[in-house]
Amino acid sequence: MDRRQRKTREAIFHAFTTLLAKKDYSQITVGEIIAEADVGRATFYAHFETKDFLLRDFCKELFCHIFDTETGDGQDHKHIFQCEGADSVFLHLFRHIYRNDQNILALLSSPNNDLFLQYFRKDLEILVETHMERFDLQKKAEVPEAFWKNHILSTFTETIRWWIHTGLQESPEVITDYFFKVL
Amino acid sequence: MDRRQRKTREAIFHAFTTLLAKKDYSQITVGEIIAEADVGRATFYAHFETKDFLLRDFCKELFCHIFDTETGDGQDHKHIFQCEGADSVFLHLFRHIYRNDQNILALLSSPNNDLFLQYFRKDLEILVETHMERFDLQKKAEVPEAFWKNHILSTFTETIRWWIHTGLQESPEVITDYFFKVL
DNA sequence: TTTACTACAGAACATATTGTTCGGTAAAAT
DNA sequence: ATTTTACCGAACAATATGTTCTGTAGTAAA
Repeated sequence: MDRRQRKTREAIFHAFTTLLAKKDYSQITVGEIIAEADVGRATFYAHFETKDFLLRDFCKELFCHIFDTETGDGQDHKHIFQCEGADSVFLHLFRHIYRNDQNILALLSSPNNDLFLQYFRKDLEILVETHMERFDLQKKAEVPEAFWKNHILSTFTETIRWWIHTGLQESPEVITDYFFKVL
Repeated sequence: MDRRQRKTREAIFHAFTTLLAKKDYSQITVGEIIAEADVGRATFYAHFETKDFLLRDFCKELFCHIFDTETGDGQDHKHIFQCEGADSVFLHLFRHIYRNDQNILALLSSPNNDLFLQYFRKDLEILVETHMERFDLQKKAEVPEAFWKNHILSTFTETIRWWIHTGLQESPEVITDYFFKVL
C-alpha cells in the first residue's frame, strides 16, 4: 500500500479516536475529522464512503488487534480461541479493556455507541459459539440454544458496559468471576 | 390545555409513530414529521426543542401507559408493581409488547434505538428494584448488589430484543419462563 | 359582544453538514 | 524520464436544522 495512503488512513483513524474520547460518535462530523486529521475533504471521501464506513473499517482493525494475541515467541499470531481455555479467553478480553488497548474505552463507554457494539457483538458471537460447552449444561437444556447463546453474549457485553460505567473499579479477574457467577 | 395545542401535539406523536414503523429514528427528519403531521415548521419547534426532545416526551407518555395498568373496575389506575407479584409483572410487560400496544414494537425493533432503550431501561430500573428479592438469593450473595441488579435489567431488555428480533415466535408465557430460567 | 391573548400557517432566512467535482501539485511506481 | 496515483483546496449542489417574521384564526376573559 502506498505510503501516502497509509499515512492518511492512520491520520484519520487517529483523529477519529481522539474525537471519540471527547464526544459521541453521532455528534462527530466529517468536517471535524478532516480538521483533526489535517487532510482534505476529498481525501476523506476517497478513503471512506461515509462516516459509518469509517467506523466499520475502524472496528475491523481494532478487533483484529484485540482478538489476535501474541504467542510466546513474540513472532507468530494466533487467533484468541485457538490457544486458550474459555475462562482465560474472556479474562483476556477483560484485560484488553482494562489496559485500554487501542483506546477501546472511548468507544465502549460513549453513550450512543450502538453501531460499535453491534460490530463488537458480531465478532464476539464466534468466540462464544466455540465456548458454549463451557457453560452450565443444565440451563442450556431448559431454554433454546439460540436464546442461551444470546444470553451469554448479552451478559458479556452488558458486563463490560457496567464495568466501564462504574469506572473499572474491579480487576479483570474479579469481573471474569462475576461474569461466570451470574451464568 | 388549549385544544389546538393538544391536537397539534397528538398529530406530531401520531406522525412520529407512523414514521417509526417505516424507518429508523435516526433517519427521520423534522421535515418528514411536520409533513406527515401536517403542521407548520415553527409549530413543531414551539412544541419540541429538537427531535430528541420529541422522543423523550413521546417515551414518557408511552411508558406511562404501559407501566400503569387498569384495575378490575376499569376506573382507577394503579402503577404496575403495586398490585402484582414479580412473575406476573414481567409477564404483563411481555404481553404489552406481544400485543404491540402503542406501536411499541416499531420502537423496540428499530436498529438504531439507543435513546429509546435508554429511557425504557430507566423506567424499568425502579420496577426491577422492587422485585429484587424475587430472584435467586444465593447468586445475589456472590456478586455485588449493583452488578446483580444490572444483570437482571440487562437480561430483561436483551430478552425482549431477542424475542422481537426472532419474530415474536414464542408466547409471552414461554418468554417469561425463559427469562426466569436463565436468572 | 368586544377585547386581549395564544397558537398556528407559511414563508423566508442564516447556518451547518454532506457528498461531489475539478484543476493543480507532489509523491510514488514504471 | 515518464506515467500513474494520491493529495490539496476550493467550489459546488443538496439537504437538514433551527429562527424569525407577518398575518390569521381559535380561545378565553372583560
